[in-house]
Amino acid sequence: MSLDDRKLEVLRAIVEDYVETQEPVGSKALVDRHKLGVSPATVRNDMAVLEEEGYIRQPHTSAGRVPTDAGYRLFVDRLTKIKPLSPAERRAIERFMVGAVDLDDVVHRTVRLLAQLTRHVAVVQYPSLSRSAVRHLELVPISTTRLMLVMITDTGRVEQRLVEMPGPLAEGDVWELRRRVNEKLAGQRLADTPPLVQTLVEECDAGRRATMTCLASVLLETLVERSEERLALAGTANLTRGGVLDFQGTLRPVLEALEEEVILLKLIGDLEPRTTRVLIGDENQIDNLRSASVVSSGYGPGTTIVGGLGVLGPTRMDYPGTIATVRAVARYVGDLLAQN
Amino acid sequence: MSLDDRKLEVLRAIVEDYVETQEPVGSKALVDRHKLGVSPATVRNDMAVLEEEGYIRQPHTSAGRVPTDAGYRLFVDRLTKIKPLSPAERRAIERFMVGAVDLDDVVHRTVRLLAQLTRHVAVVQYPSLSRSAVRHLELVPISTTRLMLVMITDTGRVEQRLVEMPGPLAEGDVWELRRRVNEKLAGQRLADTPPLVQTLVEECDAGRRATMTCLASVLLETLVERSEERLALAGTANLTRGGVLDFQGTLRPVLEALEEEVILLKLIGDLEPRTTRVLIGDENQIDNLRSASVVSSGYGPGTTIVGGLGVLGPTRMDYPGTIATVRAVARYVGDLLAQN
DNA sequence: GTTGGCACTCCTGCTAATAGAGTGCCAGTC
DNA sequence: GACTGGCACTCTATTAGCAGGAGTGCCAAC
Repeated sequence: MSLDDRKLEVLRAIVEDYVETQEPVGSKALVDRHKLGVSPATVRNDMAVLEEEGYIRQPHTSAGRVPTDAGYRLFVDRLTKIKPLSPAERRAIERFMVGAVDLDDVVHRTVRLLAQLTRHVAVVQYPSLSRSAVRHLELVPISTTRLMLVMITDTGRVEQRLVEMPGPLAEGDVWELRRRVNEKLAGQRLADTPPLVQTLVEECDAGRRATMTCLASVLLETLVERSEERLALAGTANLTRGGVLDFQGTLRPVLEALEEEVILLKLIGDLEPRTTRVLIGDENQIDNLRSASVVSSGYGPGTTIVGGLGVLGPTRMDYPGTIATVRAVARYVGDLLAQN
Repeated sequence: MSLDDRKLEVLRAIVEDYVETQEPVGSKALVDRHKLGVSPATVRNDMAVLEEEGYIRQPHTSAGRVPTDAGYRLFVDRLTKIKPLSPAERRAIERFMVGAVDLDDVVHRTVRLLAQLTRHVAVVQYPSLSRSAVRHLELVPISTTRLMLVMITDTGRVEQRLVEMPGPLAEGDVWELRRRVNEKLAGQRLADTPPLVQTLVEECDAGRRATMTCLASVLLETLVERSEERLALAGTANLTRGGVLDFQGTLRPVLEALEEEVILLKLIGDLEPRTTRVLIGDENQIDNLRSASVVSSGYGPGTTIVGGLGVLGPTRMDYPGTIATVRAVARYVGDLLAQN
């Protein structure tokens, strides 16, 4: 059974009204609010078909219809024209972001901005380590047998780590280590570094071998295993908009999910460049979030991606608006990073 | 009107029962559950007095009594013996914290641990900049006119900042700047640095003056103004325990408050060394949190304080247990920092 | 000072009745 | 064949009324 244009129009109307009013929408109300040019009875017939196809459902007999996840999906895929942001919104973004002093600040501002504009929970991933390149490695003597290793990446991120040395080091040793390490690794993408670290040890003369081995193992941890990604979160209070109606009665599972970095990373990870992804309801594969939708986008200078960002809200959300905002913010942040 | 011992005992019983059952407690239930050695009628008389004094109240006539904020206050001040942590809890703390690799990790583990043990929302303040000392300042050339300034403190915290130079710098210049800056500032408490930065500029010869001025202004920002404190948060899902009953129906105001760093800092800031502070209900002076209590404690190596930590929950919370846990965790983290 | 008794209040839960919204279906119309 | 108006039907939400119960305050007695 194919859906003709009018049925699609009915679906769109249902989604739009439901998103706005938060109440099941009936045939009469539909024809009143949208000029469909047909009678309620006709709409009812269309609704029956849409329901049979699984795009809408009735909470109970004799209630209006509510879109299903599949209905939202169809709406997003075929019925959504992304509206460009209003000039006011564009200005809001710029006003909000201008004056950011460092990476931390950029990320924090971005996440608050997203939460504020979309009125949903916002998540921003810090520029991922594995996709950045090493800008500089610094070794700072803390005591004679301890070094602080500081790595600075081209996205402005800084990681530090304490290194215990096997024996005491002289000032000159530190100098030499620093030179060698930077010579080999500076400018390299983190993902490419492990074999280089290996050669670093091999090229060492016996006298410095032990020290370098020690340093290398911490380097590897910092560079690779510790690609542990950082996240910023904002706007959790927005979950309470719409009362207890969204999220089937309790915020608990949602709040729990939001505390798991792994889950959040899954939600906004693995994105295609320059596209915005929408996960509706249990498409996100996470049990606690089956009544939530996620709109996410990768960001980075040019067409590369160094991280993801997105928002999470009830499946009953304003998709066109949210998509437009997420996309715009992602672009803006990308451009911002490109400038550095 | 003074409260004799039995009346205090009645108050204690009311608080304990109410915290446990979450329901107003009546005179009959009280004598059943606690061996007070008197009849319900007597308890009723005591209750009438306690109510008149403002320590308990009735949600409505013919309901049991509920403690007021003042009642909790009295309970905490005069009726609470801090129970030492069980060995199991002690072990839990150690097991949880062991293997923390850096400051970030310590803070994150601590905040999750606190949330898990107390079953409330936990907040941990990163070791405050202004109370730490400079361990090392590093200058990393990014381009000929740009430097990355990295500051490492004795609590392991690292701050970075980009500095735009007035003109191109040679390798030797950077070297010289680094030497001077560290000579002057390393080892100093951040709070004491501003005048030193000033002399740093003054001692400069004319050739380097402009550069140093530029660097100094960023230094001041980083060292002082940017004492902007960082925070970690965990356990927001715990707010939903106890259903909608706590927090008078909606989590909204609480979630909103938790997003404001300023508010959180106020809650866990300004603590006396080695003490645990309890703020009950609107004692915290924050409108959104009038139905919440905060138990907080300063932490740091020895008797100094480098930051605060604490938990936030409904006024109806297990004060003795929470206080004990917060105190124990604060001590543990302090000891951990002392080891470095 | 303490206690038992008793009338009173107010919440809670249950049932029944009503109003309203929305549907599905059918027969009629264009 | 598609659309429409009408109508019976179903289910929810709301309201009122009523009984049960918990808990109190007060009083008189110990």
